[in-house]
Amino acid sequence: MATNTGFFQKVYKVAHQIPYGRVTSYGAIAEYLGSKGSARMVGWAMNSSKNFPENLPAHRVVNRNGLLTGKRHFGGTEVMKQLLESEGLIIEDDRIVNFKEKFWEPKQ
DNA sequence: AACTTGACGGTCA
DNA sequence: ATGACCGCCAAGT
Repeated sequence: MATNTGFFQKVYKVAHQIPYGRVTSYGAIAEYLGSKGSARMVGWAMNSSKNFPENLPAHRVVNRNGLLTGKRHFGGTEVMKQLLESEGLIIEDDRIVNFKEKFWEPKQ
């Protein structure tokens, strides 16, 4: 499967552009792609990230609340948290406290 | 081929 | 402020 359906490739490209120590939301990526409502697809694409290079910083993508909703997909529950904290982010109760500060949008 | 689920988000009640 | 429903598109069953 070439996976050139479009969405996956776009999501992959955007996610890969997320700089170190920064995070974004599924909705932001979806909106950037032009499909605001397809935020779920962004998450789906991440799930399929197994087909993508390991360079895909899926741990830097959280929901619009800054909540680590996809932590359970990282093979553990604290893996994602540890990764983000390691990048200078403050995680409290699975939520990024300084999410607003560290937020990064693909438009940049 | 059809129905259900899924890393979300926004609006309505 | 909290809860429920709908929309979006693709994949799994």
